[in-house]
Amino acid sequence: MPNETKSKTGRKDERDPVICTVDVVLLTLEAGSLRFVLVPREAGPFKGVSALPGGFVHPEEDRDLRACAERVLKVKAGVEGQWLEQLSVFSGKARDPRGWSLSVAWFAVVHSDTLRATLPAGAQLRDARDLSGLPFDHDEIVGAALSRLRSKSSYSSLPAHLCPETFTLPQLQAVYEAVMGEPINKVSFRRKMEELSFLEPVEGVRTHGGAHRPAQLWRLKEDFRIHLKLTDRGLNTGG
Amino acid sequence: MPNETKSKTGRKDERDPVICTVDVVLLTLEAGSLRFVLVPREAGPFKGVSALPGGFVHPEEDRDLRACAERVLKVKAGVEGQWLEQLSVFSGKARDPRGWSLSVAWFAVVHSDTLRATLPAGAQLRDARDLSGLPFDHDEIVGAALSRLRSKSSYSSLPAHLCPETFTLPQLQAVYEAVMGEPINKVSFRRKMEELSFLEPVEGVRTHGGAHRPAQLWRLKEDFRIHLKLTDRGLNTGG
DNA sequence: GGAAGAAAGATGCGTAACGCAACTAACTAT
DNA sequence: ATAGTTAGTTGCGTTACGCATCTTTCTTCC
Repeated sequence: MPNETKSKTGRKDERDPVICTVDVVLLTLEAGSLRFVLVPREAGPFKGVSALPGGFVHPEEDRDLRACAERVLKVKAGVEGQWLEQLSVFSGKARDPRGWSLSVAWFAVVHSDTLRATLPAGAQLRDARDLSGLPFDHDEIVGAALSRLRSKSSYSSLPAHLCPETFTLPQLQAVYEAVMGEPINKVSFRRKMEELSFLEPVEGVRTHGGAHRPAQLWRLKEDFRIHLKLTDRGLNTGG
Repeated sequence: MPNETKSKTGRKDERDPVICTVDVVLLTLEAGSLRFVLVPREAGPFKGVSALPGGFVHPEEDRDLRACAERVLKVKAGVEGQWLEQLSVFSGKARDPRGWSLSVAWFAVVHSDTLRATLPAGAQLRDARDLSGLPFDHDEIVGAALSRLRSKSSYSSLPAHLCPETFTLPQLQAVYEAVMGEPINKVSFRRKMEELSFLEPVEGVRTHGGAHRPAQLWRLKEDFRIHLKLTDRGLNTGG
Protein backbone atom coordinates (compact mmCIF):
# COMPACT_ATOMS: atom_id res chain seq x y z
CA MET A 1 0.00 0.00 0.00
CA PRO A 2 1.91 3.01 -1.35
CA ASN A 3 1.82 6.70 -0.78
CA GLU A 4 -1.47 8.08 -1.90
CA THR A 5 -2.10 11.60 -3.15
CA LYS A 6 -4.56 13.30 -0.86
CA SER A 7 -7.55 14.47 -2.83
CA LYS A 8 -8.71 18.05 -3.29
CA THR A 9 -11.44 17.58 -0.75
CA GLY A 10 -8.90 16.40 1.76
CA ARG A 11 -10.64 13.07 2.02
CA LYS A 12 -8.44 10.02 1.79
CA ASP A 13 -9.07 7.57 -1.02
CA GLU A 14 -11.10 10.05 -3.02
CA ARG A 15 -9.25 8.85 -6.07
CA ASP A 16 -10.48 5.32 -5.46
CA PRO A 17 -14.20 5.31 -6.20
CA VAL A 18 -14.39 1.54 -6.04
CA ILE A 19 -17.90 0.20 -5.64
CA CYS A 20 -17.68 -2.53 -3.00
CA THR A 21 -20.38 -5.15 -2.89
CA VAL A 22 -20.97 -8.74 -1.92
CA ASP A 23 -23.05 -11.28 -3.81
CA VAL A 24 -24.14 -14.61 -2.45
CA VAL A 25 -24.87 -17.74 -4.46
CA LEU A 26 -27.30 -19.59 -2.24
CA LEU A 27 -27.50 -23.18 -3.41
CA THR A 28 -29.88 -25.92 -2.54
CA LEU A 29 -30.97 -29.28 -3.85
CA GLU A 30 -34.57 -29.86 -4.75
CA ALA A 31 -36.17 -32.64 -6.73
CA GLY A 32 -32.73 -34.00 -7.45
CA SER A 33 -31.36 -30.89 -9.07
CA LEU A 34 -29.27 -27.99 -7.89
CA ARG A 35 -30.99 -24.64 -7.62
CA PHE A 36 -29.92 -21.19 -6.62
CA VAL A 37 -31.79 -18.25 -5.18
CA LEU A 38 -32.60 -15.11 -7.16
CA VAL A 39 -34.27 -12.05 -5.70
CA PRO A 40 -35.72 -9.04 -7.51
CA ARG A 41 -33.41 -6.03 -7.44
CA GLU A 42 -34.88 -3.30 -5.28
CA ALA A 43 -33.12 -0.42 -6.98
CA GLY A 44 -30.23 0.72 -9.08
CA PRO A 45 -29.41 -0.73 -12.44
CA PHE A 46 -31.59 -3.68 -13.42
CA LYS A 47 -34.28 -2.61 -10.93
CA GLY A 48 -36.88 -5.34 -10.60
CA VAL A 49 -34.75 -7.87 -12.44
CA SER A 50 -33.94 -11.16 -10.71
CA ALA A 51 -30.36 -11.25 -9.49
CA LEU A 52 -28.18 -12.80 -6.82
CA PRO A 53 -28.83 -11.58 -3.30
CA GLY A 54 -26.23 -8.87 -2.86
CA GLY A 55 -25.54 -5.48 -1.43
CA PHE A 56 -23.06 -2.80 -0.69
CA VAL A 57 -20.53 -3.26 2.03
CA HIS A 58 -21.60 -1.23 5.06
CA PRO A 59 -18.45 -0.46 7.00
CA GLU A 60 -20.35 1.10 9.90
CA GLU A 61 -22.45 -1.99 10.27
CA ASP A 62 -20.44 -4.96 9.00
CA ARG A 63 -17.61 -6.25 11.17
CA ASP A 64 -15.99 -7.73 8.07
CA LEU A 65 -16.99 -9.17 4.73
CA ARG A 66 -18.27 -12.41 6.21
CA ALA A 67 -20.59 -10.45 8.46
CA CYS A 68 -21.63 -8.47 5.42
CA ALA A 69 -22.44 -11.62 3.49
CA GLU A 70 -24.35 -12.99 6.47
CA ARG A 71 -26.38 -9.79 6.70
CA VAL A 72 -27.20 -9.90 3.00
CA LEU A 73 -28.15 -13.55 3.26
CA LYS A 74 -30.41 -12.84 6.20
CA VAL A 75 -32.07 -9.73 4.83
CA LYS A 76 -32.44 -10.76 1.21
CA ALA A 77 -32.98 -14.48 1.46
CA GLY A 78 -34.09 -15.02 5.04
CA VAL A 79 -31.33 -17.53 5.63
CA GLU A 80 -29.09 -17.66 8.68
CA GLY A 81 -26.48 -19.93 10.19
CA GLN A 82 -25.84 -22.09 7.14
CA TRP A 83 -22.64 -23.10 5.40
CA LEU A 84 -21.06 -19.97 3.94
CA GLU A 85 -17.69 -19.71 2.28
CA GLN A 86 -15.82 -17.10 0.32
CA LEU A 87 -15.71 -17.86 -3.35
CA SER A 88 -13.78 -15.25 -5.28
CA VAL A 89 -13.73 -11.58 -6.11
CA PHE A 90 -15.11 -10.31 -9.39
CA SER A 91 -13.97 -6.91 -10.49
CA GLY A 92 -13.50 -4.41 -13.27
CA LYS A 93 -15.04 -1.50 -15.05
CA ALA A 94 -17.49 -3.36 -17.23
CA ARG A 95 -19.36 -5.56 -14.79
CA ASP A 96 -21.46 -2.75 -13.27
CA PRO A 97 -22.82 0.18 -15.31
CA ARG A 98 -22.26 2.47 -12.32
CA GLY A 99 -18.51 2.17 -12.71
CA TRP A 100 -15.45 0.24 -11.59
CA SER A 101 -16.67 -2.21 -9.05
CA LEU A 102 -15.64 -5.17 -7.01
CA SER A 103 -17.91 -7.89 -5.75
CA VAL A 104 -16.81 -10.37 -3.16
CA ALA A 105 -18.74 -13.48 -4.08
CA TRP A 106 -19.75 -16.06 -1.49
CA PHE A 107 -21.50 -19.30 -1.79
CA ALA A 108 -23.87 -20.79 0.73
CA VAL A 109 -25.56 -24.17 0.82
CA VAL A 110 -28.72 -25.00 2.68
CA HIS A 111 -31.32 -27.74 2.81
CA SER A 112 -34.31 -26.90 0.71
CA ASP A 113 -36.87 -27.24 3.54
CA THR A 114 -34.91 -24.79 5.68
CA LEU A 115 -34.66 -22.46 2.72
CA ARG A 116 -38.31 -22.63 1.74
CA ALA A 117 -39.41 -22.00 5.32
CA THR A 118 -38.18 -18.41 5.36
CA LEU A 119 -37.66 -17.49 1.72
CA PRO A 120 -39.18 -14.05 1.11
CA ALA A 121 -42.00 -13.59 -1.36
CA GLY A 122 -40.65 -12.60 -4.75
CA ALA A 123 -37.56 -14.74 -4.42
CA GLN A 124 -37.23 -17.60 -6.84
CA LEU A 125 -35.29 -20.80 -7.07
CA ARG A 126 -33.71 -21.28 -10.46
CA ASP A 127 -32.39 -24.56 -11.76
CA ALA A 128 -28.61 -24.50 -12.04
CA ARG A 129 -28.84 -25.82 -15.58
CA ASP A 130 -30.67 -22.65 -16.67
CA LEU A 131 -27.64 -20.46 -16.34
CA SER A 132 -27.99 -17.39 -18.52
CA GLY A 133 -29.51 -13.98 -18.71
CA LEU A 134 -28.59 -12.78 -15.23
CA PRO A 135 -27.61 -9.14 -14.79
CA PHE A 136 -24.05 -7.96 -14.16
CA ASP A 137 -21.63 -10.90 -14.29
CA HIS A 138 -23.89 -13.03 -12.12
CA ASP A 139 -23.90 -15.84 -14.68
CA GLU A 140 -20.17 -16.11 -14.23
CA ILE A 141 -20.42 -15.93 -10.44
CA VAL A 142 -23.00 -18.70 -10.29
CA GLY A 143 -20.86 -20.74 -12.66
CA ALA A 144 -17.89 -20.35 -10.36
CA ALA A 145 -19.99 -21.35 -7.35
CA LEU A 146 -21.25 -24.48 -9.06
CA SER A 147 -17.79 -25.37 -10.16
CA ARG A 148 -16.45 -24.91 -6.65
CA LEU A 149 -19.27 -26.93 -5.13
CA ARG A 150 -18.72 -29.80 -7.56
CA SER A 151 -14.99 -29.94 -7.17
CA LYS A 152 -15.08 -29.60 -3.40
CA SER A 153 -17.78 -32.24 -3.09
CA SER A 154 -15.48 -34.87 -4.47
CA TYR A 155 -13.11 -34.59 -1.55
CA SER A 156 -15.08 -33.17 1.37
CA SER A 157 -18.14 -33.36 3.55
CA LEU A 158 -19.63 -30.27 1.92
CA PRO A 159 -22.66 -32.02 0.36
CA ALA A 160 -23.85 -33.00 3.83
CA HIS A 161 -24.80 -29.36 4.30
CA LEU A 162 -27.40 -29.82 1.56
CA CYS A 163 -29.09 -32.41 3.77
CA PRO A 164 -31.49 -31.92 6.65
CA GLU A 165 -30.26 -32.23 10.24
CA THR A 166 -30.46 -36.01 10.07
CA PHE A 167 -30.38 -38.19 7.00
CA THR A 168 -29.73 -41.70 5.79
CA LEU A 169 -26.67 -42.85 3.87
CA PRO A 170 -28.66 -43.55 0.71
CA GLN A 171 -30.02 -39.99 0.92
CA LEU A 172 -26.53 -38.58 1.37
CA GLN A 173 -25.24 -40.64 -1.51
CA ALA A 174 -28.02 -39.31 -3.71
CA VAL A 175 -26.94 -35.78 -2.79
CA TYR A 176 -23.33 -36.48 -3.70
CA GLU A 177 -24.47 -37.99 -6.98
CA ALA A 178 -26.74 -35.07 -7.78
CA VAL A 179 -24.00 -32.55 -7.08
CA MET A 180 -21.28 -34.36 -8.95
CA GLY A 181 -23.56 -35.51 -11.73
CA GLU A 182 -22.24 -39.06 -11.68
CA PRO A 183 -23.28 -42.29 -10.02
CA ILE A 184 -21.19 -43.51 -7.10
CA ASN A 185 -20.60 -47.11 -6.16
CA LYS A 186 -22.62 -47.89 -3.07
CA VAL A 187 -19.98 -49.97 -1.32
CA SER A 188 -17.20 -47.52 -2.07
CA PHE A 189 -19.32 -44.65 -0.83
CA ARG A 190 -20.13 -46.31 2.45
CA ARG A 191 -16.54 -47.38 2.94
CA LYS A 192 -15.43 -43.78 2.41
CA MET A 193 -17.99 -42.36 4.81
CA GLU A 194 -16.86 -44.87 7.40
CA GLU A 195 -13.21 -44.02 6.85
CA LEU A 196 -13.74 -40.25 6.98
CA SER A 197 -16.01 -40.62 10.00
CA PHE A 198 -17.50 -37.18 9.97
CA LEU A 199 -20.90 -38.73 10.62
CA GLU A 200 -22.39 -40.17 13.77
CA PRO A 201 -25.41 -42.46 13.93
CA VAL A 202 -28.60 -41.18 15.50
CA GLU A 203 -30.15 -43.69 17.85
CA GLY A 204 -33.40 -44.91 16.45
CA VAL A 205 -34.02 -46.10 12.97
CA ARG A 206 -35.82 -44.22 10.28
CA THR A 207 -39.18 -45.84 9.83
CA HIS A 208 -40.40 -44.47 6.57
CA GLY A 209 -43.37 -45.02 4.32
CA GLY A 210 -41.66 -47.25 1.84
CA ALA A 211 -42.23 -50.97 1.74
CA HIS A 212 -38.66 -51.92 2.50
CA ARG A 213 -35.98 -52.15 5.15
CA PRO A 214 -35.65 -48.92 7.14
CA ALA A 215 -32.35 -47.06 7.10
CA GLN A 216 -30.06 -45.83 9.85
CA LEU A 217 -30.20 -42.10 10.51
CA TRP A 218 -26.95 -40.09 10.69
CA ARG A 219 -25.94 -36.53 11.41
CA LEU A 220 -22.79 -34.48 11.06
CA LYS A 221 -20.50 -34.70 14.06
CA GLU A 222 -20.30 -31.46 16.01
CA ASP A 223 -16.80 -30.61 14.73
CA PHE A 224 -17.77 -30.85 11.09
CA ARG A 225 -20.72 -28.49 11.18
CA ILE A 226 -18.31 -25.58 11.05
CA HIS A 227 -15.30 -27.16 9.39
CA LEU A 228 -15.35 -29.51 6.45
CA LYS A 229 -13.79 -32.92 6.55
CA LEU A 230 -11.33 -33.27 3.69
CA THR A 231 -9.83 -36.33 2.11
CA ASP A 232 -6.62 -36.64 0.12
CA ARG A 233 -7.69 -39.47 -2.02
CA GLY A 234 -11.04 -38.12 -3.10
CA LEU A 235 -14.33 -39.77 -3.72
CA ASN A 236 -14.48 -42.03 -6.72
CA THR A 237 -17.33 -42.09 -9.11
CA GLY A 238 -18.56 -44.77 -11.40
CA GLY A 239 -21.23 -47.41 -11.23
CA MET B 1 -26.93 -4.53 -4.42
CA PRO B 2 -29.76 -2.60 -2.79
CA ASN B 3 -31.03 0.92 -2.96
CA GLU B 4 -28.40 3.20 -1.61
CA THR B 5 -29.06 6.53 0.05
CA LYS B 6 -27.42 9.21 -2.01
CA SER B 7 -24.98 11.10 0.14
CA LYS B 8 -25.18 14.76 1.03
CA THR B 9 -22.50 15.61 -1.48
CA GLY B 10 -24.51 13.94 -4.19
CA ARG B 11 -21.74 11.47 -4.84
CA LYS B 12 -22.72 7.85 -5.02
CA ASP B 13 -21.11 5.48 -2.53
CA GLU B 14 -20.02 8.30 -0.27
CA ARG B 15 -21.22 6.25 2.65
CA ASP B 16 -18.84 3.45 1.72
CA PRO B 17 -15.33 4.64 2.56
CA VAL B 18 -13.87 1.20 2.00
CA ILE B 19 -10.12 1.18 1.53
CA CYS B 20 -9.45 -1.18 -1.38
CA THR B 21 -6.02 -2.71 -1.73
CA VAL B 22 -4.27 -5.76 -3.06
CA ASP B 23 -1.41 -7.63 -1.41
CA VAL B 24 0.71 -10.25 -3.09
CA VAL B 25 2.49 -13.12 -1.41
CA LEU B 26 5.36 -13.81 -3.78
CA LEU B 27 6.79 -17.21 -2.99
CA THR B 28 9.94 -18.89 -4.11
CA LEU B 29 12.12 -21.81 -3.16
CA GLU B 30 15.73 -21.22 -2.28
CA ALA B 31 18.22 -23.49 -0.58
CA GLY B 32 15.46 -26.01 -0.07
CA SER B 33 13.17 -23.72 1.88
CA LEU B 34 10.19 -21.58 0.99
CA ARG B 35 10.67 -17.84 1.09
CA PHE B 36 8.46 -14.87 0.46
CA VAL B 37 9.20 -11.33 -0.64
CA LEU B 38 8.94 -8.34 1.67
CA VAL B 39 9.44 -4.75 0.57
CA PRO B 40 9.81 -1.63 2.70
CA ARG B 41 6.62 0.40 2.91
CA GLU B 42 7.04 3.66 1.08
CA ALA B 43 4.45 5.60 3.04
CA GLY B 44 1.41 5.49 5.23
CA PRO B 45 1.17 3.49 8.38
CA PHE B 46 4.25 1.36 9.08
CA LYS B 47 6.37 3.53 6.75
CA GLY B 48 9.74 1.90 6.18
CA VAL B 49 8.62 -1.39 7.71
CA SER B 50 8.93 -4.55 5.63
CA ALA B 51 5.58 -5.71 4.35
CA LEU B 52 3.99 -7.63 1.52
CA PRO B 53 4.11 -5.90 -1.85
CA GLY B 54 0.74 -4.20 -2.05
CA GLY B 55 -1.06 -1.12 -3.11
CA PHE B 56 -4.33 0.64 -3.61
CA VAL B 57 -6.63 -0.38 -6.42
CA HIS B 58 -6.35 2.20 -9.19
CA PRO B 59 -9.63 2.06 -11.10
CA GLU B 60 -8.40 4.48 -13.76
CA GLU B 61 -5.40 2.34 -14.44
CA ASP B 62 -6.27 -1.27 -13.53
CA ARG B 63 -8.54 -3.20 -15.86
CA ASP B 64 -9.50 -5.44 -12.98
CA LEU B 65 -8.01 -6.80 -9.78
CA ARG B 66 -5.75 -9.27 -11.56
CA ALA B 67 -4.28 -6.40 -13.57
CA CYS B 68 -3.89 -4.52 -10.32
CA ALA B 69 -2.03 -7.41 -8.71
CA GLU B 70 0.16 -7.71 -11.80
CA ARG B 71 0.99 -4.02 -11.66
CA VAL B 72 1.89 -4.23 -7.98
CA LEU B 73 4.00 -7.29 -8.61
CA LYS B 74 5.83 -5.56 -11.43
CA VAL B 75 6.37 -2.23 -9.70
CA LYS B 76 7.14 -3.45 -6.20
CA ALA B 77 8.90 -6.71 -6.83
CA GLY B 78 10.04 -6.48 -10.44
CA VAL B 79 8.28 -9.69 -11.33
CA GLU B 80 6.15 -10.27 -14.41
CA GLY B 81 4.41 -13.10 -16.16
CA GLN B 82 4.61 -15.66 -13.39
CA TRP B 83 1.98 -17.86 -11.81
CA LEU B 84 -0.52 -15.63 -10.04
CA GLU B 85 -3.74 -16.69 -8.40
CA GLN B 86 -6.34 -15.09 -6.22
CA LEU B 87 -6.13 -16.22 -2.64
CA SER B 88 -8.76 -14.63 -0.49
CA VAL B 89 -10.04 -11.30 0.70
CA PHE B 90 -9.12 -9.98 4.13
CA SER B 91 -11.33 -7.30 5.55
CA GLY B 92 -12.56 -5.44 8.56
CA LYS B 93 -12.09 -2.36 10.65
CA ALA B 94 -9.09 -3.50 12.68
CA ARG B 95 -6.63 -4.66 10.05
CA ASP B 96 -5.63 -1.17 8.87
CA PRO B 97 -5.30 1.82 11.22
CA ARG B 98 -6.67 4.07 8.49
CA GLY B 99 -10.07 2.48 8.77
CA TRP B 100 -12.34 -0.23 7.41
CA SER B 101 -10.39 -1.85 4.64
CA LEU B 102 -10.41 -4.74 2.30
CA SER B 103 -7.36 -6.40 0.79
CA VAL B 104 -7.61 -8.82 -2.06
CA ALA B 105 -4.72 -11.17 -1.43
CA TRP B 106 -2.95 -12.95 -4.26
CA PHE B 107 -0.21 -15.45 -4.28
CA ALA B 108 2.47 -15.78 -6.91
CA VAL B 109 5.19 -18.37 -7.34
CA VAL B 110 8.41 -17.88 -9.22
CA HIS B 111 11.76 -19.55 -9.61
CA SER B 112 14.35 -17.97 -7.40
CA ASP B 113 16.81 -17.12 -10.21
CA THR B 114 14.09 -15.27 -12.10
CA LEU B 115 13.12 -13.51 -8.91
CA ARG B 116 16.66 -12.52 -7.90
CA ALA B 117 17.38 -11.19 -11.39
CA THR B 118 15.02 -8.23 -11.06
CA LEU B 119 14.30 -7.94 -7.35
CA PRO B 120 14.59 -4.27 -6.36
CA ALA B 121 17.16 -3.16 -3.81
CA GLY B 122 15.62 -3.02 -0.37
CA ALA B 123 13.43 -6.01 -0.95
CA GLN B 124 14.15 -9.05 1.15
CA LEU B 125 13.40 -12.73 1.01
CA ARG B 126 12.15 -14.06 4.31
CA ASP B 127 12.05 -17.71 5.24
CA ALA B 128 8.49 -18.97 5.46
CA ARG B 129 9.24 -20.50 8.85
CA ASP B 130 9.91 -17.02 10.30
CA LEU B 131 6.32 -15.96 10.16
CA SER B 132 5.64 -13.21 12.66
CA GLY B 133 5.90 -9.50 13.21
CA LEU B 134 4.55 -8.33 9.88
CA PRO B 135 2.38 -5.22 9.79
CA PHE B 136 -1.38 -5.26 9.24
CA ASP B 137 -2.65 -8.83 9.04
CA HIS B 138 0.14 -9.84 6.70
CA ASP B 139 1.17 -12.74 8.94
CA GLU B 140 -2.26 -14.20 8.41
CA ILE B 141 -2.16 -13.55 4.68
CA VAL B 142 1.20 -15.26 4.27
CA GLY B 143 -0.06 -18.14 6.37
CA ALA B 144 -3.05 -18.52 4.09
CA ALA B 145 -0.81 -18.45 1.02
CA LEU B 146 1.48 -21.13 2.42
CA SER B 147 -1.45 -23.25 3.38
CA ARG B 148 -2.94 -22.91 -0.09
CA LEU B 149 0.36 -23.69 -1.77
CA ARG B 150 0.88 -26.81 0.32
CA SER B 151 -2.59 -28.15 -0.10
CA LYS B 152 -2.72 -27.42 -3.81
CA SER B 153 0.69 -28.95 -4.38
CA SER B 154 -0.54 -32.33 -3.31
CA TYR B 155 -2.94 -32.56 -6.22
CA SER B 156 -1.66 -30.26 -8.92
CA SER B 157 1.22 -29.18 -11.10
CA LEU B 158 1.63 -25.96 -9.14
CA PRO B 159 5.13 -26.74 -7.75
CA ALA B 160 6.47 -26.89 -11.29
CA HIS B 161 6.14 -23.11 -11.33
CA LEU B 162 8.79 -22.95 -8.63
CA CYS B 163 11.21 -24.56 -11.10
CA PRO B 164 13.21 -22.99 -13.88
CA GLU B 165 12.06 -23.31 -17.50
CA THR B 166 13.52 -26.80 -17.75
CA PHE B 167 14.26 -29.18 -14.95
CA THR B 168 14.86 -32.83 -14.13
CA LEU B 169 12.44 -35.15 -12.39
CA PRO B 170 14.63 -35.46 -9.30
CA GLN B 171 14.71 -31.66 -9.09
CA LEU B 172 10.96 -31.46 -9.41
CA GLN B 173 10.52 -34.14 -6.78
CA ALA B 174 12.75 -32.17 -4.42
CA VAL B 175 10.52 -29.13 -4.97
CA TYR B 176 7.38 -31.11 -4.18
CA GLU B 177 9.05 -32.47 -1.07
CA ALA B 178 10.22 -29.06 0.07
CA VAL B 179 6.78 -27.56 -0.38
CA MET B 180 4.87 -30.37 1.25
CA GLY B 181 7.48 -30.97 3.91
CA GLU B 182 7.45 -34.74 3.46
CA PRO B 183 9.49 -37.21 1.47
CA ILE B 184 7.86 -38.77 -1.59
CA ASN B 185 8.52 -42.23 -2.92
CA LYS B 186 10.58 -41.95 -6.08
CA VAL B 187 8.76 -44.58 -8.08
CA SER B 188 5.31 -43.32 -7.08
CA PHE B 189 6.31 -39.79 -7.96
CA ARG B 190 7.53 -40.74 -11.41
CA ARG B 191 4.48 -42.90 -12.04
CA LYS B 192 2.23 -39.96 -11.12
CA MET B 193 4.10 -37.50 -13.32
CA GLU B 194 3.80 -39.97 -16.19
CA GLU B 195 0.08 -40.46 -15.57
CA LEU B 196 -0.69 -36.74 -15.28
CA SER B 197 1.47 -36.02 -18.30
CA PHE B 198 1.71 -32.29 -17.90
CA LEU B 199 5.43 -32.52 -18.69
CA GLU B 200 7.22 -33.03 -21.97
CA PRO B 201 10.82 -34.13 -22.36
CA VAL B 202 13.35 -31.70 -23.73
CA GLU B 203 15.56 -33.25 -26.36
CA GLY B 204 19.08 -33.39 -25.08
CA VAL B 205 20.18 -34.68 -21.75
CA ARG B 206 21.31 -32.59 -18.84
CA THR B 207 25.03 -32.93 -18.50
CA HIS B 208 25.80 -31.73 -15.03
CA GLY B 209 28.84 -31.56 -12.80
CA GLY B 210 28.04 -34.54 -10.66
CA ALA B 211 29.79 -37.84 -11.03
CA HIS B 212 26.72 -39.80 -11.97
CA ARG B 213 24.26 -40.59 -14.69
CA PRO B 214 22.78 -37.42 -16.23
CA ALA B 215 19.06 -36.84 -16.00
CA GLN B 216 16.44 -36.15 -18.63
CA LEU B 217 15.29 -32.54 -18.86
CA TRP B 218 11.57 -31.75 -18.84
CA ARG B 219 9.39 -28.69 -19.19
CA LEU B 220 5.73 -27.86 -18.64
CA LYS B 221 3.59 -28.53 -21.67
CA GLU B 222 2.25 -25.37 -23.26
CA ASP B 223 -1.30 -25.88 -21.92
CA PHE B 224 -0.18 -26.15 -18.34
CA ARG B 225 1.80 -22.95 -18.15
CA ILE B 226 -1.45 -21.07 -17.72
CA HIS B 227 -3.69 -23.74 -16.28
CA LEU B 228 -2.78 -26.21 -13.60
CA LYS B 229 -3.10 -29.93 -14.07
CA LEU B 230 -5.21 -31.38 -11.29
CA THR B 231 -5.54 -34.92 -10.07
CA ASP B 232 -8.39 -36.50 -8.14
CA ARG B 233 -6.35 -39.02 -6.33
CA GLY B 234 -3.64 -36.72 -5.04
CA LEU B 235 0.02 -37.22 -4.59
CA ASN B 236 1.02 -39.64 -1.88
CA THR B 237 3.79 -38.97 0.53
CA GLY B 238 5.96 -41.32 2.49
CA GLY B 239 9.43 -42.69 2.07
C1' DG C 1 42.08 -47.01 -19.11
C1' DG C 2 39.79 -49.81 -15.74
C1' DA C 3 37.49 -49.83 -11.25
C1' DA C 4 34.87 -47.35 -7.78
C1' DG C 5 31.34 -44.20 -6.62
C1' DA C 6 27.02 -41.73 -7.24
C1' DA C 7 22.77 -40.45 -8.86
C1' DA C 8 19.13 -41.55 -12.60
C1' DG C 9 15.91 -44.52 -13.86
C1' DA C 10 13.54 -49.30 -14.34
C1' DT C 11 11.72 -53.76 -12.50
C1' DG C 12 9.35 -56.96 -9.54
C1' DC C 13 6.39 -57.94 -5.97
C1' DG C 14 3.74 -57.75 -1.54
C1' DT C 15 -0.06 -54.92 0.24
C1' DA C 16 -3.89 -51.96 0.44
C1' DA C 17 -7.68 -49.72 -1.86
C1' DC C 18 -11.32 -49.84 -5.18
C1' DG C 19 -15.28 -51.58 -8.34
C1' DC C 20 -18.60 -54.82 -9.09
C1' DA C 21 -21.72 -58.55 -8.53
C1' DA C 22 -24.21 -61.12 -5.60
C1' DC C 23 -25.90 -61.89 -1.28
C1' DT C 24 -28.66 -61.18 3.21
C1' DA C 25 -31.83 -58.13 6.11
C1' DA C 26 -35.99 -55.75 7.23
C1' DC C 27 -39.74 -53.66 6.18
C1' DT C 28 -44.89 -53.10 3.57
C1' DA C 29 -48.59 -54.41 0.74
C1' DT C 30 -51.75 -57.73 -0.98
C1' DA D 1 -47.53 -66.20 3.69
C1' DT D 2 -45.38 -64.24 -0.32
C1' DA D 3 -43.74 -60.86 -3.40
C1' DG D 4 -41.53 -56.56 -3.88
C1' DT D 5 -38.41 -52.92 -2.54
C1' DT D 6 -34.70 -50.69 -0.49
C1' DA D 7 -30.81 -51.10 3.21
C1' DG D 8 -26.73 -52.92 4.15
C1' DT D 9 -22.89 -56.79 3.80
C1' DT D 10 -19.61 -60.11 1.81
C1' DG D 11 -16.33 -61.84 -1.38
C1' DC D 12 -13.25 -61.35 -4.96
C1' DG D 13 -10.91 -59.79 -9.20
C1' DT D 14 -8.36 -55.62 -10.59
C1' DT D 15 -5.79 -51.59 -10.00
C1' DA D 16 -2.81 -48.52 -7.69
C1' DC D 17 0.77 -47.78 -4.31
C1' DG D 18 5.15 -48.51 -1.38
C1' DC D 19 9.46 -50.45 -1.11
C1' DA D 20 13.58 -52.94 -2.09
C1' DT D 21 16.60 -54.03 -5.58
C1' DC D 22 18.66 -53.90 -9.91
C1' DT D 23 20.55 -51.59 -14.07
C1' DT D 24 22.31 -47.49 -16.54
C1' DT D 25 25.49 -43.77 -17.33
C1' DC D 26 28.09 -40.51 -15.98
C1' DT D 27 32.79 -38.65 -13.26
C1' DT D 28 36.85 -39.38 -10.61
C1' DC D 29 40.95 -41.38 -9.19
C1' DC D 30 44.47 -44.38 -9.22
